[in-house]
Amino acid sequence: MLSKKTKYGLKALTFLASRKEKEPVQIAEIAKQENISQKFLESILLSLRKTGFLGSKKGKGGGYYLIKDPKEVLMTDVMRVLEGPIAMVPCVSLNFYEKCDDCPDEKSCSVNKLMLKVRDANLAVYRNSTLADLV
Amino acid sequence: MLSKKTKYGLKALTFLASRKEKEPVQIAEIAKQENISQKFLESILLSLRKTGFLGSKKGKGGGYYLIKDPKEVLMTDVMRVLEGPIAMVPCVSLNFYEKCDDCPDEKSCSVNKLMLKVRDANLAVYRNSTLADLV
DNA sequence: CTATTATCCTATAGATTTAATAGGATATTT
DNA sequence: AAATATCCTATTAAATCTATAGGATAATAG
Repeated sequence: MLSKKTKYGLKALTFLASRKEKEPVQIAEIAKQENISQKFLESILLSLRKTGFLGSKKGKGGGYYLIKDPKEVLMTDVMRVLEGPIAMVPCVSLNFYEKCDDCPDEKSCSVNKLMLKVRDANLAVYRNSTLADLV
Repeated sequence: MLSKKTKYGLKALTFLASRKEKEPVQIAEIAKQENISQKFLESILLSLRKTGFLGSKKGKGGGYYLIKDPKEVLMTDVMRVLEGPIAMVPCVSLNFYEKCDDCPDEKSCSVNKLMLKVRDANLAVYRNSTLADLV
């Protein structure tokens, strides 16, 4: 299941991308338009800023704005920041690989086998999607 | 992230599928071979029996066995029973559809748009995989 | 018939993760 | 100096997942 954090993050990014103007948008406005708890959204936008997707400005007229062109924002990167690993098990993860402690041999593991296919399928989708495609 | 329930369930199913003999296998043996908590596995096998994947026999010489030929067991069905909906959001789910309460219009929702693609990609994998492919 | 074996079933405890809130600090503009 | 809006950490609340407990039921063996 997609977490609310990811859902809200995607909605906020899309909201910002849909604005032609480059002016900062306040958290309060995004929260209201997208039906999101403002405080929760605040923490999400903060993490998107710290990971280089958003810029921010304080004080009156401040808010958040996209740093890159939506066409340049890959969903693989967005999803990894918001939702975490794209793989459903660590043993097939490209960026967060970890050996399963219960599994003696990955090559002969049925779960590994299936989840490898799932990972590839998901990666294909995310790699072919940019923020611009969501607007 | 894949739940342990699903992981263990898949391993147990594969274990049973890999046995040529049709004789029942005891929970204890599967648990030991696959490094799974026996009691937890017990509840998982129970649900797989109730959903028609496994048969069981009580008493000495009892245990669980596959009902269908592994080639006939589709991963879509297995995953839905073990992990739940394949879709990451209810609004793109085929079997568990539900409207998002915060979203006024699905057609213009960016999350819906992206998750529809993800669902299709995952479905394609699961529909093309049977239990026999995991052995 | 009785002892043994193994599943059946419900309930619950424990652990982890997710979602949301609180409250003040910091920086910017007017 | 006042108002505005992000920044940041901590904490609470809720939900979900994982695991365990303990007895009931049914089948087999002797």
